[in-house]
Amino acid sequence: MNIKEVAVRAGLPAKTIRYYEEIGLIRPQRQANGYRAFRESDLHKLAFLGRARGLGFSIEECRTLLALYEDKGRASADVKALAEAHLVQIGAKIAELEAMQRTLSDLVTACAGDHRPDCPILTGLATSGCC
Amino acid sequence: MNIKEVAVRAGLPAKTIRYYEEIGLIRPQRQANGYRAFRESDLHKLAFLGRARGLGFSIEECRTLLALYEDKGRASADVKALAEAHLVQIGAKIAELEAMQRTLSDLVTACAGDHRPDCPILTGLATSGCC
DNA sequence: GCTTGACCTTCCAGCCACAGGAAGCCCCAT
DNA sequence: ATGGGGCTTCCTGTGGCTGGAAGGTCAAGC
Repeated sequence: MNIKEVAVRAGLPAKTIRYYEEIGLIRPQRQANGYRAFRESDLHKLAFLGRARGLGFSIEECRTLLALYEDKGRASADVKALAEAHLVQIGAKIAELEAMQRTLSDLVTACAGDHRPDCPILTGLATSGCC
Repeated sequence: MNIKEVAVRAGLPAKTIRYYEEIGLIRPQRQANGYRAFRESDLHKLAFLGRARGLGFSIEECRTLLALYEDKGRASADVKALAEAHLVQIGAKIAELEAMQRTLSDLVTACAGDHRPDCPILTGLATSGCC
């Protein structure tokens, strides 16, 4: 398989696939002409990576997940620990965004949004009690 | 005021303040020795920027907000529109994270997390129906 | 006067996870 | 032979800083 077919089937841009090879996440073979030669197992790994990235795991976490996936003697506890740690990160990020959302929507609600210059959003940002 | 005092009072690292000058968000004067000389108005702007950044506005949005803040003839509608657009972005990001959270917590719940290798998290990532 | 140490300056590199684009090779169809 | 699409590598840029090196400046203490 050439890179474009793999890209379509894995749902990843070709650029990303080259990057993943560069950082050692995959090691596709090469054809005589220098083109990358992807096997089904490479495709499979790329799809795995795409889904892990889609769940917000970092590249290094993906590397670990992939290693665990290939290690048939792994303990599921290791995978679970990684996933739970990531869930905590996600929760923290959501909480942070929700705090922004609350503050900002309060300011937006208070703003008339007309042609006049008076704006509680700007005064809120200018005043220390905002966040 | 020298940079460190401003940094403490604005709650921003000195590095960030230098960066904000570099990209033209602030224009502090200079002392004879080359040190930056911050006025109260600079401090005020920096605090404004810190709060806007804390609400998740991008640097370019902050630039616009600052311009609106300084434009005494602004229409509050312009500020409100910017803030509302940003709220939409925040909402989208929260929704995305919540989708990750749902999928991942389902997988985590299904995983025994013991010494055995069987792991629904890994099979979920390896199987196309995951996300 | 001299040293010390805390400040300040500029400049350069690195972070993450790619994306864009240039320059050039390869392959197939016409 | 030519054209067009695919493939390759390499370099640069993104956002918003952060860390560090190399060197100038200032006030306090001896």
